[in-house]
Amino acid sequence: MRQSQLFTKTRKEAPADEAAKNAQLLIRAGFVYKEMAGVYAYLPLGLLVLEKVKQIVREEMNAIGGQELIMTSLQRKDLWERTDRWDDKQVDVWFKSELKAGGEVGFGWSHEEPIAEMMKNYITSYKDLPIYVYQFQTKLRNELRAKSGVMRGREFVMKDMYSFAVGEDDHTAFYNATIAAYQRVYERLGLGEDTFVTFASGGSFTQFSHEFQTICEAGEDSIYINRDKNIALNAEVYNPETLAKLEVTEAELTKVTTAEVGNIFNFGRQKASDVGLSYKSDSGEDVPVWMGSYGIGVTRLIGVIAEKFSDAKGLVWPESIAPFLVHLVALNTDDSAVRDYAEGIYSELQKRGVAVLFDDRDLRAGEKFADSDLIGLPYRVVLSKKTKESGKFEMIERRSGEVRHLTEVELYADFDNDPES
RNA sequence: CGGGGUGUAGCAUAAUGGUAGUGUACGCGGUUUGGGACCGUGAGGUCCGGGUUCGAUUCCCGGCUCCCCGACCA
Repeated sequence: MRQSQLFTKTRKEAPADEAAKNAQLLIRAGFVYKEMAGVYAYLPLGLLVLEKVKQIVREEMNAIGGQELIMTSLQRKDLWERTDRWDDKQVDVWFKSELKAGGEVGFGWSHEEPIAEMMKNYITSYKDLPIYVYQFQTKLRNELRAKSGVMRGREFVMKDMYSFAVGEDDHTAFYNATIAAYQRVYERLGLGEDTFVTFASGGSFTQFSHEFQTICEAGEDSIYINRDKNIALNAEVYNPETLAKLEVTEAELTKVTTAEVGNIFNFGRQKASDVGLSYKSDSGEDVPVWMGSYGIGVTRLIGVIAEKFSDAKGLVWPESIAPFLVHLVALNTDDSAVRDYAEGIYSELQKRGVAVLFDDRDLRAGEKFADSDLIGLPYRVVLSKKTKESGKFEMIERRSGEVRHLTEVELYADFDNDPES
């Protein structure tokens, strides 16, 4: 991609109506546009990141047997009335509207009820199970107070997966497989070290649910952790009983501020029972399905990553989700020989399949470097009259600032070996 | 939803009961060219609705907006 053609350009100053670092940086660097509080559009750079995060999640969900589908944004009132979750007193984040033809619809803030209802069409026998399905959906929630940039929005992308199983063993096996899959997702996003499977207040069926909490100052949650024992519990369940159950003492735990990046619920057979989703067992009985639901906040993750991986100069994307691997910055482009040389390297990198953003704009060096720092691609390769004459490129790693001087051959070898490119 | 604040040009900010200023970004001309350079020049603005007033961007009332704290987050 040529930066001269790229829609959007960067901004020097942070917007006055954003206090959150993630929103300030993402807006300044041109990744997102704020439509209103808690509602952000994803621009070309932001969309590349969003799709890369989705792809990682997709691969890990597929790996444990998940099948992707997509449910609807408009939802039926009657489904939610059945489980007493239509009333605003029960669920205070509903967006609702009326059909011209009469009747009310809700905008999906969750898809538990609709997907369970849909499954009645497809689950009739134990032979139909198990089923593991997931989607990436834009959830709509009428938050009383959107905040923290993209971390708590009224409109956000979530991956939600639902499992439908015959017996407790299969159900539990999948639940545990999902925990492992989630950990691989956070690992691949570079958050593995700081993300904890956390005991949290339970759903309707179990004493605890499991949250995935990432240490992040901008987060809203407090959890207690012990890295050695690999134990974490949410402050909401921090009490003597829980500590005893988890076999930790107060003294062994450290309190940290975190953002919830995933949450999984074990519904047991309760949910299916509530909505009337059952299958015929091999002995001919009608049995409620074992269900679980599993969420990952995709756009929130982008916010968390922007918060954690950034410095005074801008964003610092992990390779796994950077919009491009390399920022090819050409200086002295008024010199046609240098320009030709830079164009040559750009097309060679493209030919080799390296994801590269080529700053071919006719600007001063300072401006280009400032933009490059702000956008935060993992590697910057500088081309100039100087590097052309020396035959060596300057390659700077964004994260560490480490500078290497490479020959053209060494440069290509470096990216050829990089699995991400 | 309770409390506090906010709203001026694309963006960031200043000032004011009587012609609204600066920076940046933008257009044009020129000098520059390895860390957001400079000179000249040009275009561009007071959230919405009422009220007070000869006159309101400024004061008053109402609304909306955005930010922060709290509550909420199944």
